[in-house]
Amino acid sequence: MLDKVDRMGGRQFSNLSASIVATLKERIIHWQYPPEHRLTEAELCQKFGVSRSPVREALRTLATDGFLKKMPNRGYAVKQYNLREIEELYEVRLALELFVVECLAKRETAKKDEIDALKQTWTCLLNGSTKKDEELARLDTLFHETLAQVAGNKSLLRQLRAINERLLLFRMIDFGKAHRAESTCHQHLEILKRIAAKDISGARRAMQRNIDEGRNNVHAAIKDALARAYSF
Amino acid sequence: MLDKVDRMGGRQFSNLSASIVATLKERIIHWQYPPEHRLTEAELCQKFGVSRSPVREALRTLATDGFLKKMPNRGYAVKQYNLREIEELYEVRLALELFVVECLAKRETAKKDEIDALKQTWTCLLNGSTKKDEELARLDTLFHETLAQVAGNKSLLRQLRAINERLLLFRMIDFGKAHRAESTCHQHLEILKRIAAKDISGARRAMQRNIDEGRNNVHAAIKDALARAYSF
DNA sequence: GTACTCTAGATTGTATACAATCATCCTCGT
DNA sequence: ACGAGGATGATTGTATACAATCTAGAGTAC
Repeated sequence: MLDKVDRMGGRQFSNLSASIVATLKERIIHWQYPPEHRLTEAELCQKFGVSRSPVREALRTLATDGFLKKMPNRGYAVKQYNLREIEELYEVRLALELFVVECLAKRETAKKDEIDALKQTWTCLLNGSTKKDEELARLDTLFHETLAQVAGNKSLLRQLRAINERLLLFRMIDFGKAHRAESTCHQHLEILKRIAAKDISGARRAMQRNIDEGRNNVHAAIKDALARAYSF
Repeated sequence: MLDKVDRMGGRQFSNLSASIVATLKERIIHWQYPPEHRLTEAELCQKFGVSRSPVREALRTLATDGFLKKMPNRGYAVKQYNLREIEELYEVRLALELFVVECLAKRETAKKDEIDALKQTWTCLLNGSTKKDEELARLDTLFHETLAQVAGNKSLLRQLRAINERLLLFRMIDFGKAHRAESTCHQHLEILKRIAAKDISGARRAMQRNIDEGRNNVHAAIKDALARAYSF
């Protein structure tokens, strides 16, 4: 039994299916499987040392979450996203987040403390405290999800999280590149300022700039990666 | 075997799980189960005459789609949405659809034929041809999903469809009420006109009015239904 | 060389058995 | 009357077996 726990990285889950989902998701996000890599029930059963039932459930979950694609009678494969599909995910994210800032800018400043906490975090980050790339990405995601949470729409927050989780896959490519964290800080503070000033269209523009920059970075990184992949 | 096919309403699916999902979804949408009605694997196995495996998959799918909620160790139950949650779904829909019309109004009028087809449909509907309520609702949903399709974002379209499917549950309450289909026609034609005129903010406003009206109708119908339910 | 067929293996869908966990109700003591 | 605690049935999680279906590749005819 200890064997299995170890194989799941020591985390505890209520059932095997959940731990398999978590393990595979993490591996996929960290590009430990090449795109289009095939995963079959039997193979995973063997690797995880469990029966088909939990593996089956896990594969189905990952497919509906967009990490795997189901190939009828040929098992599952790690989903390969093309540039267009990534653009589409960014568009959906943009649509949701523009709505969020619009809501926040319209609202009569309840929940001001959470907004203030964000402002403080990103002011600190601007003034020197350098973080490593992955930590910065985590804070960035947290910024956007906090805004959605303050806006108070749980359904929207859930969808945003699902999208961000998938996009994380591509932001990982971008890690280690030269990044201007400063720019992100300014953009985030600008968004907060416009919200506080109840400047709806200004807040929307600031959010759009922020998301567009992230999208462009990922876009460039992917094209780079593809160019390198085909240069051999 | 014929037994099973009959019980599924004569439709054919690739596997039992899919037909159970379809059957239960339809029943839930048509309010054949009261909210909070409990569904257990064993009971459904008996009713459908199948084993637990496909039933289990179906229940899990319906839960992730938002039709059921999972109650740990107490089975599943038909999800009861409160007013706030319905508002949230409408908000997400609004966010996505405002983005869609903005895209369409920005774009250089490719795919004009599909837009024209919509315009024709709703002009016809305005000029007399009365339809019954359910048919009108179907056309209304089709209108919005066609716009999203023309906008060309498959991921967004998928999410919109998922939301509309859930909202259908509440629009069913509204059926049979006195409706001014005329108002819907005008609103839809207005949206199309603003898109054609590349009037972004006008198109957004028109879409917002249209969705708000639908939301208000459902809102009123639910409050009505609740009032009647508690008047005994 | 190409197209066709047939077979072996792979893969999934379904049924079923068993064990573990949890909810519920009953009993008992206070 | 009321709460603690234990028995019982309900419910799920997991393992496994079997059958149906599909894929892929070898082999054969032309």
